[in-house]
Amino acid sequence: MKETFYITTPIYYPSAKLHIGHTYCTVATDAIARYKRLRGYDVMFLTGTDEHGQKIEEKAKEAGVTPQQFVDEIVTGEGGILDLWKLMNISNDRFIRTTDDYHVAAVQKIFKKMYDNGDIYKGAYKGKYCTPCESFWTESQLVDGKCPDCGREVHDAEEEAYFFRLSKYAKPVQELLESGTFLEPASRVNEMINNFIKPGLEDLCVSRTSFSWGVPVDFDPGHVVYVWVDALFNYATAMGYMNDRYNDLDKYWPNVHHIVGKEIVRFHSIIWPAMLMSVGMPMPQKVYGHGWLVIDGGKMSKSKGNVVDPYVLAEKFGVDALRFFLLRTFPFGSDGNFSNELLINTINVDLANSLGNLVSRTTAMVEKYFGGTLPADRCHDALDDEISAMMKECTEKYAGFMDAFQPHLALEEAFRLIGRANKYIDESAPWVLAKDEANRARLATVLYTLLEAIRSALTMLVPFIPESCAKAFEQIGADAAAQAWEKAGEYGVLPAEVSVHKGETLFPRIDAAAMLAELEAMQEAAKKAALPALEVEPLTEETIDFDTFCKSDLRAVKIKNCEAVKKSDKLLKFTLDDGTGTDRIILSGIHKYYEPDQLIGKTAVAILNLPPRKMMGVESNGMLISAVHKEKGEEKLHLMLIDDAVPAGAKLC
RNA sequence: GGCGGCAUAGCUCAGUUGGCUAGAGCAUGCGGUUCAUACCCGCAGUGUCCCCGGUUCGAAUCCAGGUGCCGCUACCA
Repeated sequence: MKETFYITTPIYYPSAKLHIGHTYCTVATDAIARYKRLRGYDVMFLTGTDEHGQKIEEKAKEAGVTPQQFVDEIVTGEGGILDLWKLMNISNDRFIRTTDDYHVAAVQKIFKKMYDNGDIYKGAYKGKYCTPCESFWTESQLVDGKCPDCGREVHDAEEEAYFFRLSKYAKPVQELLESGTFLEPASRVNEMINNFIKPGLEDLCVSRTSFSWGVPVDFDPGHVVYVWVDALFNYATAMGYMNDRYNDLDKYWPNVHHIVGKEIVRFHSIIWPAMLMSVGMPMPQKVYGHGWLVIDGGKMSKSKGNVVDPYVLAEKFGVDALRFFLLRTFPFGSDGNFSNELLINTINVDLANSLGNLVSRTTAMVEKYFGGTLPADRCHDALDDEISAMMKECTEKYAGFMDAFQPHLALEEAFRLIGRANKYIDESAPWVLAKDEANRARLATVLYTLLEAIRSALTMLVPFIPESCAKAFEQIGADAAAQAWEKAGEYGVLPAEVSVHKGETLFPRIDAAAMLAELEAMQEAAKKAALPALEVEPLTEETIDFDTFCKSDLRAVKIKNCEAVKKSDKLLKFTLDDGTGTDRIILSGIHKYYEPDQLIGKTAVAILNLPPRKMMGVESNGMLISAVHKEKGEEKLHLMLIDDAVPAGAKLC
């Protein structure tokens, strides 16, 4: 029986269109999956979408559709995620959506199972509660300390919630991480242990009542299963764990390989193993955390307006060229600096000049000198042995790198061979041989050796640029048998009297200057469209009565002193004269916008009758009023400063 | 602030457990070639290995301190 190989991408969150980073991860996983198939493994390649949660619920509400309609559009709609993977030629065997019936039912069983074995227990979740909205918020979700939905007061509250005993598994998880190859690259192991395990793992809140778009806890109405159990278990339910939809768990588990971005390494290397231990499943083989594509050293983000759209690049450069670029250029384990220049340069140098031109000049010579079909007579020399030895060496090293999830190093081997072949043409100068009929056998041998080197290189490239390789194989006269991996490092596989078919140009050279200008114009336009020049928060529709307003004690205050709060990046501590004669201390998180010196002596506006609140150990008595808006997506803040003629304590009404 | 990562040629990066004049690709300059997609081949460079100490016969590599960039995370009433 064939050996199995199960590989996964993360399931992506369809709250917006996917960008080049998602494409990078999926293309890399696809290349590895294709390589393993080429090597004869029984491969299972899974990708999918994680469709539940509050954010989707909100986005759907904004769009005026149901959450299911919302995700359906992004996942299955035109230009959606399925279309993107189809376009990128992704060879996944399965696609799981966490809204699939079988997954939902399975998650309920899993949750129950962990509850029954005591690893999930009911406890209290502490947070900020907004009564009118019936919503819990975390401290960081609050907007100016108020409910982000309605802007009203929130208060400390407790809510029933289910917790997973993550703490119980701290030791075995640490042992798993330290044991060797489970988590790669190795540098991530320290990060996980120092950052999360050593400070102590806390039990994990695995249910919510603050939103309903999720898998209901079937034995406790009102609770929905939170992302951890719901999303992570997709890797198992998609193989049939706790459901009858599929039946492949025994076959593919535990030879599982999770390819994930570095931002979710923590979930996959700590929480996921702990939950698997809880349900008694064996550990996956490997979690590989790849790097990010960054732009000018920084993260891609919508607010920066530098999100790269894979559709645009695929259309401009071709799917294979894009796939190739992503995996050829960036070391898989670390971040890579994306730029259009680099993309164009890589396509021109590797694909057009080195590979495309090699195929083109070789097939052209076979046609020119032999009418397209080589004669069988041969005349070998040492140079041919060198090429054939290199075919063997490069394919072997390539395999080692692919097995170690190092696609960029594997590709280097393919291009070492291609470079050697180009040099071989110079060394053997076929155009000189062609001048003398006596050299016919030698000339045919040279061209045959070239075709063999190309065949070998193409076999290595198939997982990366499948479409182009199919065309190129056809051009050099390689049939299916000649494309087999087992033949990749062998010399003498093509028939002696091989026929070539010089076809269309595989990779046209790109006019870099023109293309860059075009892309820049497009990105500039997209950026402008995406980011309004000026944004202010929509007006609150709800009215308040006059009495409510009058309860707010707004006063003019003089800033007597202002200093940064120690150990805080954002907080400034204000000492204020509020007219009472007693100094008032107010903290405000505006250090990003002001230095203390700028504000001392100014007259500001504060609301004084808010309950005191401690931040960073200092008590704040009130809030300074600021004006906020957004420019090009960037938050701007102006502290309200009024005429210094206004005395301290003057009432604003 | 806490934790972590990174810093090497103009650019993107390699440099394994400390060891010969610090490397590759791209870009640049010069030469060659004409089969080919203005392509290919050869040659030539250039470095304060972020800074400052220390360990050592010897440090890009190890240790202490500093600077800069990046990420995660905490406090923005």
